[in-house]
Amino acid sequence: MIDYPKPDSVSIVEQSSHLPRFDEWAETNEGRQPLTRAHMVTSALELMDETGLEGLTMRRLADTLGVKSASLYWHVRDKEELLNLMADAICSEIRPPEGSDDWRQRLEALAREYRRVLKTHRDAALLLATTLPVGPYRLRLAETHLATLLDAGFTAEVTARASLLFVDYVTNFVVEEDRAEAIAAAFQTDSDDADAVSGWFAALPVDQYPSLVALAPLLTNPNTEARFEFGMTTLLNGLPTP
Amino acid sequence: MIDYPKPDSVSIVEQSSHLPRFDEWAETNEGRQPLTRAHMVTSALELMDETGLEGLTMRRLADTLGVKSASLYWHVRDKEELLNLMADAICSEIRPPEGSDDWRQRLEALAREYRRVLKTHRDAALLLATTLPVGPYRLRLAETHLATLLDAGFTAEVTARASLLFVDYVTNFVVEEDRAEAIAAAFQTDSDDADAVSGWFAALPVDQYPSLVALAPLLTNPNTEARFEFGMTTLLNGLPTP
DNA sequence: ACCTGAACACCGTTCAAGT
DNA sequence: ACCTGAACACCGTTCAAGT
Repeated sequence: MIDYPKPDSVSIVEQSSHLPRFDEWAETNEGRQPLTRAHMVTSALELMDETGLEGLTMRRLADTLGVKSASLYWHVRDKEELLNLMADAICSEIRPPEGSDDWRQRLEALAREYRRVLKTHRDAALLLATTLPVGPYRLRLAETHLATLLDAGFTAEVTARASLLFVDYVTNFVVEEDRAEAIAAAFQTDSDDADAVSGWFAALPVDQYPSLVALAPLLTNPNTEARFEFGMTTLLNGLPTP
Repeated sequence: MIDYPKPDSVSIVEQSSHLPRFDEWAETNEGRQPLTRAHMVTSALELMDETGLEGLTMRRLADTLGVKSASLYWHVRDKEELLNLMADAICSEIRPPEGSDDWRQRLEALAREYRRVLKTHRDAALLLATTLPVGPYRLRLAETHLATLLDAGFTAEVTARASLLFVDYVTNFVVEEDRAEAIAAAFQTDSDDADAVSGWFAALPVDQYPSLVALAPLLTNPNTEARFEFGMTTLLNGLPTP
């Protein structure tokens, strides 16, 4: 059912494998050069920036490319493959920060960089969260994490678990962060922009949800930066000593 | 755009608000009693058990209820509301474990219970992850978490952050857990059931991904129970002292 | 080699109309 | 009060056919 690509086909964003050449039909095609996978992926990312992941549609993508939707399936097996390529393209922007030889600082820097990249495209975090970690650049990220932890002297088992925990934390944090922003934006249209969501929590019945009511502003009004660091610190502090 | 229910409408799974009564048409309707929200929600959960969240469709749900899809919209504003009701119905199964007066043990027990409930329906974790925490039972869960942390002596700020971190951890853990199971099941059809996914990682180019290759079995072959506990312990250990 | 036309089998939702 | 018919505006994907 689920398509786990074979290892040798770890997909590259570049050209499709059967060398695309200008042939007898090229001159018939005149001005329009044929679609490439790379072009498809960049256009798909632009479209996602405008419409969000749920608005990214094979048909709409075809339109922006001046092509019929059926054509996309010559370049890509299905939508899932396209999404994988997009996810990998996003991860290709990650510049693994070198520097400190403290493993902790290396991990923190890597997490911040990963989060930064997740913020460069609308719904990037959601895309990464709903897509499988295949693709060379995503694998690179995982590799870097693992290597850092192994270097630090953690056991193989702790390394594997900590790495999964850590990457998932960042991804899901940004997913929630994005969602909160979207909700806030939706509310901001009417009334003053005092936090309407926190108002919603504050208006719950106090006798049933005393803590929820009391902490309403803290639960919603974000200070995202600090919250992100809090989670990261908690995770790193909680690890067994290497 | 996004519909945050007004606080006074915190939705109850029970009846719709305008008292449903047998009236002059009741006898015309003979055997079939009218749909109720409660019935819709239980049927929707059953359907999700069979087809997964992505197979849960307003049209299919209508079919299993012996009704046309348009009818559902008399009972429910839209699909999102139905999903919220389902999420809340699932959370209503949570029996907050009492007992220990150690906050840490209380939190651990609560997390295990929450995870247990997430496992009682296919894709429950995914549903909870993609749905907003409105609905009385979900709010109860949050309230319990917050109260426990406040009781333990954490500051309001740490309580808020730790609670979000903790609930999200459990939910997302189970999402990944479910996904891994689905993938494994998809692979299991062919070949022996030796872990094909770990084989995929193991077959990556060693020179590029040495750690990934070395840790392949640990990254995929789960021992989910232990991994869940590892993450929980890490989070709890990492918290500042109350 | 690459693209189109046309279809298939679906979606969520609305709304006038029925009972 | 509750349900249906019929439509609207979409989806992803396939496949024979065109150039």
